[in-house]
Amino acid sequence: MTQFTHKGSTVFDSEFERSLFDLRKSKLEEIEKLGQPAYPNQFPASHTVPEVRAKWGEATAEALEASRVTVAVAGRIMAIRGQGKAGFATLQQNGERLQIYVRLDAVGEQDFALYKLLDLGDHIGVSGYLFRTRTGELTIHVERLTFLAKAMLALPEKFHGLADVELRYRQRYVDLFTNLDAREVFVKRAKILKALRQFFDERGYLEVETPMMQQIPGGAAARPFTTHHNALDLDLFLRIAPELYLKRLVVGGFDRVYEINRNFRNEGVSTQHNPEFTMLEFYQAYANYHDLMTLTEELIAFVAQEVNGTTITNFGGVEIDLSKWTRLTMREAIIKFWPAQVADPPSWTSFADRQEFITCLRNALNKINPIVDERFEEWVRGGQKPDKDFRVTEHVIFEDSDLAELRIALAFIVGMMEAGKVTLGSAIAHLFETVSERHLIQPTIIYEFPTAVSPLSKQKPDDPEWVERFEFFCGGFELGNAFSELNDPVEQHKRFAQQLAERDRGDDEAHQMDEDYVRALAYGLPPTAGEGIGVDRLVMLLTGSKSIRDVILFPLMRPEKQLP
RNA sequence: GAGCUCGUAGCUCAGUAGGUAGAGCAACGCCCUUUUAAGGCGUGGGUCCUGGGUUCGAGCCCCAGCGAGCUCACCA
Repeated sequence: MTQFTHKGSTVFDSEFERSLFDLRKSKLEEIEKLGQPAYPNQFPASHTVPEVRAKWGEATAEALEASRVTVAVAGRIMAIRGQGKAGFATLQQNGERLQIYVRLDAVGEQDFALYKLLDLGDHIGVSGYLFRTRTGELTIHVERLTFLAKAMLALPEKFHGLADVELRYRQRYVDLFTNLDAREVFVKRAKILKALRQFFDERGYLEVETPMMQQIPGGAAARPFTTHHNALDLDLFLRIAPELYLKRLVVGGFDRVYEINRNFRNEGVSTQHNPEFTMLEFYQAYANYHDLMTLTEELIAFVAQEVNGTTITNFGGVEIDLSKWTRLTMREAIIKFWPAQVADPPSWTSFADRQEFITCLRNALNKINPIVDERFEEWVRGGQKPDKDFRVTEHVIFEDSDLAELRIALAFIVGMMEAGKVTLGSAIAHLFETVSERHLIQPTIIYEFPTAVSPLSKQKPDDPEWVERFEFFCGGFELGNAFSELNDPVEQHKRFAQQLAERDRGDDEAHQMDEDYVRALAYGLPPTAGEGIGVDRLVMLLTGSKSIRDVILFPLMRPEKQLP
């Protein structure tokens, strides 16, 4: 404890805090002199604050006076108001508040001396009887006061709470008891997890846990984190997805499995990405992607109803009805959201012909801006990413920034294709993301994906260039991804080999070869459909949180200070 | 990784035209036995994110760095 007060300690931010800490320590000594331990180890409460509110929240002053209800309650002091030889304080417990009234002639000299030594943030226990004040507030008329623990640091400003976003994330423990809205998000998050489990448990799915440390990080296109096992002298990767293990379990005879756990992807952070995030994945034998579309619609509506009591959620000022879904193929979605007033969309046949697709996009580029720009052309030919000057210039030229974005994206796609750096399939997927994704505010299922970007999905029987896969979107971002699982070991081996070729071309997120997974398939995977849902994003949607960091208790932050 | 914005007391925020820093809450002392963003009187509290530069003089202007938010990129 003495270490705390040394200068240079990381605990204190200032001289103010250090002196406050010392002051609180001397108050603790005073409290001990009153016969109360500084750090007692229990308090026998008769009710929690929420229980008191639930039971007597509506009781009238007369009823309380007649029955003289006695309670013992513990909580943290969130407001304290002296009143000479009496005083009020507000206790908070489990996110709810209850006022207490302490007066000298009711508690006696000793307990009143204790009351005077209390500070904001302290934990206390009280016993007494319920009554209503003149203004009608339910209050405990305290008869005995028990000290429980001291706050040695100053609480944030009581009216605004902790407002600094950075501090809220870094010191979530303060955020949670000062901003009850923040607390509510995480209570709701727990309810969402519970509802998800209920949904799958009721349908005969088995909850399982598969390795987070993997030797071959597979099941998604992402860069992994690396780690090392000392005793085995083995490099390992934190998983980017549980997918390949869950399908091994289906091979093993668990027809319906689900896992809710963390994935780790070594990528940037944004309002929709945190390097570690929670993923729900589930697999169902004897089903295909159409079955999962229906299941997904039921699941999302069910969870919303369980958690919010309604399927309507408000996100970014827009009302989203999670019971009303639209289904579009990827190709339909590109054409639907294409700015047709400016240029013709890609023709249907161009989706199957690389050269025709390039020609279509070239034509569109020329219509969007017929002015020849040397730098632009050079850039298109090179298939390079835009530099900042270029982007800024584009924004000046185009009044409509969406069009400017579209032009850049088209140029990038055309450039990459002409340079032979990208397949037709991934160009189409890229075009979809550029043109359509931001418009998918209301619940939408996008199905039929290019085979080239779906190394683990089963092809459409009548068209091997496309797979039985869908993603679903709400609020303008992707929530989940599902497909009929590829269960032909020969085809799977071929796809992995193609991914290896992509890797050789410089795509370090292309899938790696997993021989054991192919072997598992060789034992026979029944026809199976599987799906992954980003739980954090689902929580965002159902709590109206615009940033993923608002639904993750301790989001990743850069270190605040240089560590010695 | 890029652009924009922000960083002032423990917290929430002002800070004019470049003239050496303020309020409320919190803290400390006193008064107050039904208050509730209690109130009244008084007191203390600052590396103005860090380091340079311009200037007679910088919280303010310039450069670099650190941290954060948003947007984009990466990425589902």
